[in-house]
Amino acid sequence: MKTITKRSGCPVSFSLDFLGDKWTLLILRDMVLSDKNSYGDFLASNERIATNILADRLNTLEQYGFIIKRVSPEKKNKFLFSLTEKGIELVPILMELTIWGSKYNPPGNEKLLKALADDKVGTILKLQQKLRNAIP
Amino acid sequence: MKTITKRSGCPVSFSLDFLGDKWTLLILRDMVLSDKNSYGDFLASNERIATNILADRLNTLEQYGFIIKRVSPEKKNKFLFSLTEKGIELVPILMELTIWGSKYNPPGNEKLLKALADDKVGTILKLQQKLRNAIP
DNA sequence: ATTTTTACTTGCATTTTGCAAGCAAACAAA
DNA sequence: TTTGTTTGCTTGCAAAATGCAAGTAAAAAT
Repeated sequence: MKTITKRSGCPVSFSLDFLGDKWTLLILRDMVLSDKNSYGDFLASNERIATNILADRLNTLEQYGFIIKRVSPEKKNKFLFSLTEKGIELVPILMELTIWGSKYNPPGNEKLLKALADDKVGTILKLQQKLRNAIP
Repeated sequence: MKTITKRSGCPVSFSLDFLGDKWTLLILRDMVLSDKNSYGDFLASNERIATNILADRLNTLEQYGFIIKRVSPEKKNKFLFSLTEKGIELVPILMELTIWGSKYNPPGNEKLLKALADDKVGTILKLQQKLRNAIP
């Protein structure tokens, strides 16, 4: 049970109270862009998050309603994570981080970038639809 | 001279290498939304950043080309900070943090929210124009 | 029955943050 | 011209967060 303290009434500050660290948004990125959904999936990502940090962030994200954790139907020792509506609405933030990051560290994800350049709203909506369909 | 290590080639990860903490984007928010431009200005914000952290973040932001520091023309013991193009292009990220934060912690900045809802692209461009005019 | 998979937890070292006090150059007032 | 104020830091130390390696445990596969 981690307690996140609201530092002010500012919306940017409020968002950063939850998202302002080096790992949280990377977990969400994995769910949104790579359809990852388990502890092992997140652990395998290139940035090499530590096991204790991953467990902590997953707990916090669940606690504050960004994700839902359920037992895998096939394997009862495996858990599957999915995004809630609250988490799905972070997609635009992830997309802007993608656009800026690609510009200052090319090439980035060229296919996604092209889609965003061509139709940002539509691309975001499509990602969000996919994630909504994954809600159990 | 702080060294930021790139954790992977992913654009989201790259963005978070610089922006992934509780304070950096709040300083940029102050510059973008409140036209703040000095150490004292940033220190006065509601979230109460510590003096050493503020000095550290301003140094890092300058070092990596997000902001420029110059001596105030009137007072030679005062410094003025302005955003570079690299920093100005973070405005879309700040706007999405504003939108999400306002939704899950209302009311947020209602005037800005209305402007974004009405014309997101135009609102962002207008903010960016203003910041470009402030480049010395 | 034994090994593997999956998801953690624990202990400890290192790094970062937070807090309070101190410092120094430029400026303003007496 | 001295004295106090403004501005922007730096320093030292305590507390919290992170990172690393090893250990644990339930379920599944062999």
